[in-house]
Amino acid sequence: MSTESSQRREEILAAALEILATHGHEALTVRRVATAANCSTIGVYTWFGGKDGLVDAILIDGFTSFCQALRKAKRGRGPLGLLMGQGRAYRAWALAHPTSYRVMFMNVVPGHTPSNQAILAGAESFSILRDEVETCYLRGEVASHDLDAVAMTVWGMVHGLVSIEITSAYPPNLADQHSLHNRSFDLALQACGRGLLALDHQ
Amino acid sequence: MSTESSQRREEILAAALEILATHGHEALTVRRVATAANCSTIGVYTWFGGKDGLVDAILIDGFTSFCQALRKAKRGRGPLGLLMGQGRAYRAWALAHPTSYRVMFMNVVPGHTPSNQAILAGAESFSILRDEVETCYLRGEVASHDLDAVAMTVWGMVHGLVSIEITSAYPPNLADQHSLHNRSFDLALQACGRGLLALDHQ
DNA sequence: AAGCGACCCATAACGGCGTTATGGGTATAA
DNA sequence: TTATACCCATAACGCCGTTATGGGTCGCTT
Repeated sequence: MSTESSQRREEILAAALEILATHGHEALTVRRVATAANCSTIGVYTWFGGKDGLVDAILIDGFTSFCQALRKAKRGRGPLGLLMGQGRAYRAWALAHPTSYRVMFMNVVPGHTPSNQAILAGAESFSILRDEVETCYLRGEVASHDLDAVAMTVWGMVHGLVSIEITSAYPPNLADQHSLHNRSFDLALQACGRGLLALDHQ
Repeated sequence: MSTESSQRREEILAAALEILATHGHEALTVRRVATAANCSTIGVYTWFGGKDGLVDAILIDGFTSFCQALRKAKRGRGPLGLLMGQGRAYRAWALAHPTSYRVMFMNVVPGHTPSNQAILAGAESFSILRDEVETCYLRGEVASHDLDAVAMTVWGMVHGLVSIEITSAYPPNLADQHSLHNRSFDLALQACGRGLLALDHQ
């Protein structure tokens, strides 16, 4: 395997990303990707070492795009404005790339466990949030010294709501779903922000 | 297929639950379950109609246990005490039954889409939370009329943190993981509770 | 120029998966 | 006794991820 990226490798990865985006992770089979990339299944093994490697490449590609979106997030109003802005950017990215989100954050590819490199790429997105929390803390907008726990709280809330939204079939009417999830997400950000401001100091 | 539950059916379901609990959803194959239940693969098709039906039965079994745990939750202190108690009960159940939780709430079984009956069983657990929110609202402990959004906020936060905790490999040290997730969950409940109390009225 | 590796890749196969066609039992009812 | 359900085992089908085999094509060495 050559060090510089090969054209064939890019073709396969592009085919995989397209299949994932348009047909979901269940359609992401080695045979189908290979066919879409005009080669045999062996190509996936030559350039990615197997399906795990291909999924890893998808993860890294996804986290790169995701981190960019977080960094470009617009600042919201009021205290914790940056954090709120990142929360909205998080959701916007997830709704724009639901099939990638499921692979990246919901572990939906059956046998796959991320490689160290993929885990590192994922950790970077968490550290963006973590840095943001620290900035807010230094501004006196967070009433807890436990910044890891604060970051995890925000992350968990946003991830929970987004993953429910992506998965959910409730309420059955699509417009109602959209409305409920919009209201819930705003309410959650607002309540969480207020709560983090108003916590008992410890 | 007879209407009353057959002994064979119970054996198969018990075998499936045991395999799921001890080896996770990846080990939940029709052949393996059938072998563990001392029958051929056909048994699963006779009594459950296929793997989907078996997973549905697992879901219903899981939601029954989960709802019981939510109903038996001990009331926490202070305002929103019932809600906080249910949040803790939610997490405790999930940590005690992580493989079931992944099947029930994280859609990890590849081709499976829940039947209407399974969806109904799941909706019941949400309605327990929703009722609790309404009670808190009537006590003046929630500063928003949008009770659906409040319930979804609480659900999303708890689900997000729990699913991260169940999946996560970070931080690498197990004791640190435990500690961080404990702190995060407490902080999140506290912050969310404060925030819901202190929201702008609308 | 000839020979030799190293690399890329297609064909075909293996074992495992969910599922099903076939057919053999068994138990109840006419 | 015969008929009719129902339950179930064997064996197969078409998927899946993976790999053994072998052919072709470069670039380097002698």
